[in-house]
Amino acid sequence: MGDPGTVAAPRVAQLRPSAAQARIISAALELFARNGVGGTSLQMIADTIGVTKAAVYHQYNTKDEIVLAAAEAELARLEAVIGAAEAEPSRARARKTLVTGMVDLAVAHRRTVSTILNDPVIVRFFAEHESFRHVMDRMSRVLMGDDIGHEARVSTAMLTAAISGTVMHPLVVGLDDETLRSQLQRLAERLLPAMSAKPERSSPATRN
Amino acid sequence: MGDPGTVAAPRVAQLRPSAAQARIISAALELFARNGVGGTSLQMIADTIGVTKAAVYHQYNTKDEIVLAAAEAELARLEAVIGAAEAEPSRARARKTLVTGMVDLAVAHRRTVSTILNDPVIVRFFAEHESFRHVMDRMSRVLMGDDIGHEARVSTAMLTAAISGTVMHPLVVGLDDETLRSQLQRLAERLLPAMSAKPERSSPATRN
DNA sequence: GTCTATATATAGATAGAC
DNA sequence: GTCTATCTATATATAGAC
Repeated sequence: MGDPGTVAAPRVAQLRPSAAQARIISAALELFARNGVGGTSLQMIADTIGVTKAAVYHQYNTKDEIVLAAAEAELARLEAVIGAAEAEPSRARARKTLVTGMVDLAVAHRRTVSTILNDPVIVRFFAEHESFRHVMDRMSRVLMGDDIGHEARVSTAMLTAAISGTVMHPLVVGLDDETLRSQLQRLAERLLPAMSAKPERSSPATRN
Repeated sequence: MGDPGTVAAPRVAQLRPSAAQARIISAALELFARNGVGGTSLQMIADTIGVTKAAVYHQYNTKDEIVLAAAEAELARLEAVIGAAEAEPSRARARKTLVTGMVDLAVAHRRTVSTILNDPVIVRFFAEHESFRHVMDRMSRVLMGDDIGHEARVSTAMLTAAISGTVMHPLVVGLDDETLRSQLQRLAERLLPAMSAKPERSSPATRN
């Protein structure tokens, strides 16, 4: 992991949003979570922050750009957690750091995280834009290592789906954050793929 | 479980759809999965099945009715699985039957299941309509028993979120159904809440 | 059960003043 | 950075003929 040569992780967001843009993104995220991306209009976003549609269009030229910016804002948080995990000295610690960070993130943003990750429009963005896929690849690598077998794939997919999906499940809406976080983390660790027998080594891993 | 006195489980669907209605529901489910409920118009549904909007409105008076019917159609499948699980003689077998059935269902309908269960519009329907909540309550009871503690709630929420969310995860799109099913079932069992110490009730048991 | 035609509202998006 | 005003397309929904 560590790879001390690497300094700055490639960022998803091109430019950090201005104050006006940040308000749009914040309103959009909340509305997307409540109505879905397709069910959210620019008029709704404008009304939420108390301006007209034209003011919103001054910040973003299309609705797609808003969706993209909102997805980037959410993913930036995940990217930071991944970066911290990659900096850990061992695979085991990297995985634990990542899972803890993902759980914390999901619990702290219960409404948005799950819907954003599952909305079909955003899922399409994820598939189309390389920068998104790159973040997901880094996450998978921390969790799975170089193991790309069936077992590792399914358990990684299940781990991410479980964390993001649980936090807004009707059964847990009444739970306080701390209880949810501790239970979620304990259970998430049960899903971790078995670590490949490969020993921790400092030499470059066998890559293909 | 069993409760031999109970004969017919209360159904979610009021009337079973006609042939024309079934085509609408089928097209709607596919479009909902691809575009979200809010991003799907009646025109899209009409185009998909090759009729005009007016023909669709002849079957359902509003878009909400279509959403409701589509959600009912999906939930009816889950209800059948729950019914089979409830008929099992022991809790352990009931749980295993339910998990197996849920996994089979999710894998067989990879696209629809996840999106339908996570779409914010449908989630709202679930919260508002008692018939939907009743099905979810039955599912929870089979999985958790009478234990409604934090641990059981989180693990149940996680189990359902994990199953439905994994099947359309980018990491598993390339996996064949049989591999996905076996891995998913194996991992799902790791999430099952610990069984409460309450003994197996010896009484009614064996059903038809 | 399906069609044409239409009513009304709102969607995404742009022009130009302040 | 925000506004009013407007364009075009499409949304949900209805009326009535076949």
